[in-house]
Amino acid sequence: MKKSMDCSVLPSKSTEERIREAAKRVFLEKGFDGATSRDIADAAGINIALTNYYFRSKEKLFISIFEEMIQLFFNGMVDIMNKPISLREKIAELIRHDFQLMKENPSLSLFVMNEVHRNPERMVNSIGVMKQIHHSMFEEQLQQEVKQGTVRAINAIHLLPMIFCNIQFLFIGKAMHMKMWQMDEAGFDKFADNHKQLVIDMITNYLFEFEKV
Amino acid sequence: MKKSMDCSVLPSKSTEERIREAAKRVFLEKGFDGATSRDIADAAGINIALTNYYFRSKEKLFISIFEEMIQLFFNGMVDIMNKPISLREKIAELIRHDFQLMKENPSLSLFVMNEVHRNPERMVNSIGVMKQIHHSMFEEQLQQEVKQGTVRAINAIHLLPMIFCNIQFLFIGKAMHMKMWQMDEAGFDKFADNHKQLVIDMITNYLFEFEKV
DNA sequence: CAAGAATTTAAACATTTGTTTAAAAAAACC
DNA sequence: GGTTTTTTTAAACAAATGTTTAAATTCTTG
Repeated sequence: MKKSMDCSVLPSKSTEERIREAAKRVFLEKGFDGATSRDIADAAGINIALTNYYFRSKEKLFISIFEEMIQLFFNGMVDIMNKPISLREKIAELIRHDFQLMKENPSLSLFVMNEVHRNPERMVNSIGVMKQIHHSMFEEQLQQEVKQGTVRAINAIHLLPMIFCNIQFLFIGKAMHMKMWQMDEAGFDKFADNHKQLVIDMITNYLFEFEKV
Repeated sequence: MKKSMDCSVLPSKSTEERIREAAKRVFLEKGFDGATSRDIADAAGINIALTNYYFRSKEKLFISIFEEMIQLFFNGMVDIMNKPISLREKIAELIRHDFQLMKENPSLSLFVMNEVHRNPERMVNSIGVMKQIHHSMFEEQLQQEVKQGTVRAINAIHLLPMIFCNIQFLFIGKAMHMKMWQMDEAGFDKFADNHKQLVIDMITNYLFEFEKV
């Protein structure tokens, strides 16, 4: 049942990995309901029985991909939240990171939102990642600077959506925005890039430039 | 084929309307791919053949619902954009309207984003609504106030996403936010309501309170 | 009321879907 | 090299899905 245990040789791109990569592409594009086992097999260029040979079921394969996407979605974010840098720089970096993540995975956010909406129980397995957000240094750093008067009084639960909504909304609605403003891919890229800087300006402006007491 | 043409009596809730209402609920909750004809028939409490008797196909029924949702999504927005009120008040009203719309239709935004992403061609039939946004008074009012120096220099294509992303992102990610911050429905309502006011403050602050030349 | 039209129903239809089987091919092992 | 194990394949499976049929029921209308 198990494949070779010899770890001294680099495992040439295995069938399992090719299935994962194809499944990632297809699930991200079409969602769990819209993707068929045959879609994934075709995208991977393998026989349809192999998906179940390696992953036992479409559901199990999906969960494996979904959890990888949840990690991708949150891990970089948490890393930055724990960095020993000023709040101002931290927020700018969070936005820049989110932009880069969305640029490299344009349908990631829509995929996550959608699948969590359809089946919230799927997130229970990924509760650890979310705990990390609660236990990060972000909220206490924020409240510390609030106390010092260097930042406007606000809670992390309100600030974090403010930070992430702008970029993610752009990509969640990428198809709609492109239709609405008649942009092609290059046009959207330029638009999104400009928007990123505006958003950093707006949020830092709001947070740090205010009538201090 | 046609039902009674007598318009003098109010048409008791017709089967067609019951199907539409059920389809609306099911499609909004599960999307086109996730919803089955039998789901809709069950939700409407009617025989499964009736959906095709009245709408010819699942696709045609969906398109009918989708276009209604596009109208719901954009119409109120366009109305406010054309109101003869100050930009400051207009933006606040747009956000309040968006909040009310999302509160009454929590999965509307995710539904629209998702279905447009899956099949952008579906929006071509709804191009009229989007043209209305271009031809609204919003951009010219904005640029007029920019010229007067009462508002920060920005284009509508950047400002509009800024206005709508905050509230919509909250509801697009409602399930995720509820899991992440361990909120129940009532908790989320209160959270969203607080957030609305913060967002109005942030955006108007950014736009109108700046180092004027 | 009776004839015709519209609506509703149960059943069936052909495809598609996720999954399994059993045999073939390839790889690993002694 | 021959045996065993692992991987891959074609074919089939049952269940689900969108759709249609044809009969039954209800409504309309003269």
